[in-house]
Amino acid sequence: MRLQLTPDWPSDQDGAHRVQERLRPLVRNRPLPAPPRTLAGLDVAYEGGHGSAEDRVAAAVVVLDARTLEVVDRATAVGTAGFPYVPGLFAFRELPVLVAALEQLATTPDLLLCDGQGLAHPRRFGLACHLGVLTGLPTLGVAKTPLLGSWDEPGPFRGDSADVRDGGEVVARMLRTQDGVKPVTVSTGHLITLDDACAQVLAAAPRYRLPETTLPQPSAGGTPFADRLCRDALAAADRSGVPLS
DNA sequence: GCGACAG
DNA sequence: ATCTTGTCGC
Repeated sequence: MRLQLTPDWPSDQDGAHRVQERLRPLVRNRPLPAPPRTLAGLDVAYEGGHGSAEDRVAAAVVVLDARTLEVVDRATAVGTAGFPYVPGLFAFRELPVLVAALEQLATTPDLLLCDGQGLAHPRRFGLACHLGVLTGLPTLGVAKTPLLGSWDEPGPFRGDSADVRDGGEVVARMLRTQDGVKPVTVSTGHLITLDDACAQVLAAAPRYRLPETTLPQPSAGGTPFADRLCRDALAAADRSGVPLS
């Protein structure tokens, strides 16, 4: 798929805030038009990883058949973060390399599962919203920890959930994807509802806490996960001295 | 003012 | 994110 970063890509925090404020009104939330046939899981690995703009990054995209969760496509890209880590602006570190990886894809996924927040963001425009606007595809955010908001403890079983509220508004849902595990934070990105987002995350995580695409464990049964892929891409780039973009 | 803060 | 041993629990 052919993609393009916005022309006014920011170089500082004020510029980044302006980009978020400008793009936020473009987000649309509605039910998915049809059950997605393919899901793409996205992840980024860091080297250095201390939050500086110079950190080396590698992105991986794994596209799965939504029904069988089998891999149908994959892509990776390496580069430099180019932006320091600031809570609320972390999309500016990951978007360039994620877009580069998405461009390598032979197929166009029906839904993008992003590692981080969507709506549950100080300016209501987390990574998942941003990537949705850039791609025009349905997106959702699955985060391992919330960025903001308050909620009640969800029930103990898989599928139990509790709304996350911030400023009187429901911005996410704490969702238990397996019995007894710590809940994940699910929020809408673009072209999806919170109900649909939670249903998709639950369906994509039949075995572990995180979706099959984002599992931070070595592939147990030969299933490649985005996290594993991008680490390998970073290591391969180091070995051959590939120039950073 | 103080603390918290996706990856 | 990343650095990392042992350890608690099913």
